[in-house]
Amino acid sequence: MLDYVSGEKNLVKSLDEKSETLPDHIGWRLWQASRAWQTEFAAAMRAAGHHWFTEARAGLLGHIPRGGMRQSALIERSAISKQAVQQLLDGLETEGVLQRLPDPQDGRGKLVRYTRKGLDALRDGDRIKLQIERSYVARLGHERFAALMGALRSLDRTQADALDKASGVQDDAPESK
Amino acid sequence: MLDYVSGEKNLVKSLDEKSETLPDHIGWRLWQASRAWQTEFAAAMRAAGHHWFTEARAGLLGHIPRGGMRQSALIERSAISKQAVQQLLDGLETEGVLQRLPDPQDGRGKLVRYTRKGLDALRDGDRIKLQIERSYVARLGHERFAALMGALRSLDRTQADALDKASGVQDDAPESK
DNA sequence: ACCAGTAGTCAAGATGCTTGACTATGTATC
DNA sequence: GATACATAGTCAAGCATCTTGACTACTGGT
Repeated sequence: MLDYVSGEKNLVKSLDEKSETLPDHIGWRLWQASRAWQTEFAAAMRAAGHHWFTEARAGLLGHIPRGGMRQSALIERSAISKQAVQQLLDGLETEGVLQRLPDPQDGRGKLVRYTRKGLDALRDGDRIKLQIERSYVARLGHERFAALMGALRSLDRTQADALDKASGVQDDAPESK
Repeated sequence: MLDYVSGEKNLVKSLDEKSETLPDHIGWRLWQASRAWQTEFAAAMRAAGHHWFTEARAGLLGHIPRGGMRQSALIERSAISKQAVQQLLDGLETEGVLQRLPDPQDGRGKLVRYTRKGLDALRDGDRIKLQIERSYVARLGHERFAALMGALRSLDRTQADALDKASGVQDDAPESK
């Protein structure tokens, strides 16, 4: 499977110089770390029997609290179009993970609720998250892991401010799209 | 089976009570931070005139050093199928960002090289990366930013070991390879 | 009753990835 | 050389995800 390593002398020679190093900036590192986590988590979820689990669906489910929520609120919270939300919900409903019920308070609205199957998946997801987190702590140590989480939380907290400033000062993104 | 339907009032109540708790685990934070960075970077690149720039293409370009490389090496390095790599390369070649030349050392192979347009984009990309990084440092402080980068690098460095262990010891997930 | 705004749906299409099947070339073996 | 297998790349089809545009149904203010 890894036999192609033996042919690397040709590769090195064919380039002007030896290969440059991979990127090492914050965006690349965040991307790689995020992908590694998601890949590991999705694999564990599917191994736990949740074959419907995909990363896109996970992204949406992450916005839905256990008590359920209005579909419109979900659309507002997630960063994607309402049609994309709907299609993801359609799939999750077909899989039996979620249910959509009419909102008794508003004839236009729908309430999104977890089914038992969905709640079971959430429970397994929590367990897997803790497992992965433990491995991260083992690799970094408690202190550095806490520093990592703290830094990421700080970035998230200051993100809204940064966006406000950007939309207030710049004019490259008119909101009337 | 549908017993949860009977608890409609509970649902409404739980919505009113603002039980909304967004996730706060390492995977979620990494995902949000990564998405925020990519969105900001892609927007800046397109604002700089590189309208062909997308996040998928960026992910591929990140693996291609300035001196170019064998297409087969790129396939090996990126985590996606050779057909996906090819389609991305097709698009980038059509956009004039890259060029594919026959490998003089191997009649089967192709060399992927940047055009001037591609090198210009890399240069702008480096500038934008530094800008974003500066804003991150401003939001976190030098020390916490360095800690963040260090932790992400450590995770990346220990990732290979973790995967080796997983594939060598466990036999859990027979996921289509 | 009217009408503007909101919630959700339907339809069509673009992008980014997948697997399967294929051609062309290199390499090892006899 | 001939043969057989491996490697590099391409072509085709399909699926998942996300987009925009057009639409229906309902709400609330006047």
